[in-house]
Amino acid sequence: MDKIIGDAPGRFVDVPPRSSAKDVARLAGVSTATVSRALNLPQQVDPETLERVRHAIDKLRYVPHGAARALRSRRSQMVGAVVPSVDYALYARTTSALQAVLDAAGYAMVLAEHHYDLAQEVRVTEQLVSHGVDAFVFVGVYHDPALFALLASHGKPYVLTWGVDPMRRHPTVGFDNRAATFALTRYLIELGHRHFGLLSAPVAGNDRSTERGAGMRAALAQAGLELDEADARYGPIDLRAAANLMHEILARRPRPTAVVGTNDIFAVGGMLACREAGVRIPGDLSITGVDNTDLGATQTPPLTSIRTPVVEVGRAAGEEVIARLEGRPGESSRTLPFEIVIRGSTAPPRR
Amino acid sequence: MDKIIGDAPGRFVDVPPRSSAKDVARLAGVSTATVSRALNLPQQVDPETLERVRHAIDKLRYVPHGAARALRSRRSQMVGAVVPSVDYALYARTTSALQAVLDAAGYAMVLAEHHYDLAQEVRVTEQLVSHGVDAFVFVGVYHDPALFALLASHGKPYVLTWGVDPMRRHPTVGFDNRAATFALTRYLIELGHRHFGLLSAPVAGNDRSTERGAGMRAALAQAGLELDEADARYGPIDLRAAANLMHEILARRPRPTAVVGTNDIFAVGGMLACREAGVRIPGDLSITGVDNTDLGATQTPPLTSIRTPVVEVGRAAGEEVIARLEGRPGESSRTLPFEIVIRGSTAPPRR
DNA sequence: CTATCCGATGTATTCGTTTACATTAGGATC
DNA sequence: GATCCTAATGTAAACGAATACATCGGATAG
Repeated sequence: MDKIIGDAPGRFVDVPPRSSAKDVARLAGVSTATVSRALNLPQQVDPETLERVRHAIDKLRYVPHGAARALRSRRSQMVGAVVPSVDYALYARTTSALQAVLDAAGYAMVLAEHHYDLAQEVRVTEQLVSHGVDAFVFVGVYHDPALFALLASHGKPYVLTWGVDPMRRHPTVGFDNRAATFALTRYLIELGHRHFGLLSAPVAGNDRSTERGAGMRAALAQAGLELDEADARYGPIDLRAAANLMHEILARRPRPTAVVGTNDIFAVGGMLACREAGVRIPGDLSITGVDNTDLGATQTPPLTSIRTPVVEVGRAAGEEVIARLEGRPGESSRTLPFEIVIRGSTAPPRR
Repeated sequence: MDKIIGDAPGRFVDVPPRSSAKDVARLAGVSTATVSRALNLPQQVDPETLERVRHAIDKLRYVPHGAARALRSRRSQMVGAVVPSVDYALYARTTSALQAVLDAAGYAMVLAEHHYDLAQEVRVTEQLVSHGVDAFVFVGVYHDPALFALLASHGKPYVLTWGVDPMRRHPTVGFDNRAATFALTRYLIELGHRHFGLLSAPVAGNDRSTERGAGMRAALAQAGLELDEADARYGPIDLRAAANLMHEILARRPRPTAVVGTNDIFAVGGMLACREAGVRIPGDLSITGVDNTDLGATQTPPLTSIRTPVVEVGRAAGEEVIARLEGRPGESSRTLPFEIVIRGSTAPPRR
């Protein structure tokens, strides 16, 4: 019977030393090398011996010491996920899918956030490197060059997500953010809109919002239109902040008849402002988001948006990073399809 | 100049060996012991020496080897966060706040999900133990006894969150889920409601939904009322699933005049069903959620809910777990206040 | 002036695995 | 029956930092 001395619940001061491979070896009557092989290369050990070792492991409740293993084998079985923020529900969904894939393959996921600060991203990544993480998944295609230098100098595999790398210089799993807003804007143009507004995250260091803005401008240009920068607003990904920016757009004269949000938070924030200002959607104004969140889909009227394959991205990124860790080549780049979801927040402009 | 040989972007086959404390020691003209002290006990080393060591560290881009450090010092500086799912936005917010606190104190956060399966929770926790995690934060108060046995036998400190431990047997940072729905239900009773419905997550192994259901029943009992189990529905935390359950409740005759959701997802799912069925809120039916999400707050009408202090819980849990890791006592239990947020989804019943 | 102490540093062991290499026994080959 | 191979296992040396203990000046106390 283990004797456990705790000075308070949830805290233990003196604990029986955890059993080591040596203990298992002694009980099973083999060497520690055989214990190690039983764990890592079971097909190389005699079935009968294997059985004895496994029995000893169970009996002693032996749990291998990850740090020792990592030190000697130079692999920690940990993957770092570096995201802007799990607070944005969509990154959380990607992260969750990634976690499931990693977990199934025996990897643990270490999570770090950088809150849209690319220098902070380098710092947290260095933290994770020092914690021994084997490989990385990042959100976004654009990063501080120091990040890639760090990864290269430590030989850490990585995968970028949520975008496509135009130069194909890095392995990327994502979707075409520019094409997404391009499609939405085209649709709005076809409905007859000619005067547009934009609600966006700051573009500095954020390739998702940069690309989404660029897609909108490209569609306008194709139709001989242009976005007046006075009709564009940039701010944090936050409902209330977005609503406040939208009030500024609503005050413009003439007022845009269609507003594109670079994600559903901006669009819904915009809808809130419209409600507050008595502007009717879609009668007075059409509005669109990106990412097709529940938040947008449940509004009155429901939000026209783009379904981005965020879960698939997480899953595929997990597969790619595992492939690289296990020496398999992996695909250099995967671009997943999105889908336009037309709902009630868009209509032809009032004539 | 480092020579880096990569066979493909994002993957490196041969990399210059990373520099070790020995390299730093040589360059600085000291022993490895001094390098170690410069890093961990800087006040014990001569300022001038310290400067030389730091310079060498920068020059060699030395990053300490976490596994080696963990092996020898028996501390990995990693904390495990074991949550049901980051897909539920509120757990993500707690996790994010926790992450920020841990990061600021130099700890990395390892994230694992168990998808509301308590046996799975034990398994992933064991995984994290074997990866060397020093301490844990869990969501919920009720867990498999095997979980606590595992933690005890490895002497790992932990903190439970998102609830209160009635027996005060475990350190807990959270809020009173029962009191939350009690308050809402009382409010509905005061409005004049007498016939209630419930939309809840399955209660097995989920103390949050268990307590939230119990709070509602307690308020009813206090008013001499009772919840007819035929007016209660249980299902996954998912908008569409909740809407389908709500349709069943709407089909009941007589139909409840007020429905309590155990969180905002259930409540908003319920609102969707009402829209589909042409049932007016709050005219025909009042509905309430818990957790005060953006999702609920932006509905038409906006959802009456309870603001649970999920961010504060994450922050406080981080502080508690760090205190325990650093040998400070920490408070045994912290119960944070919630706040009822009355909006347009509730009104007196039609007479 | 000597004994004592203290701050700064070095020496050498240790943490618990993995793994290169050595060893052994038995079977196949000629 | 000697030789070679192979499968199964053991032996022992890493991996890279933390740390107990030893050492060495120089300051302080008596």
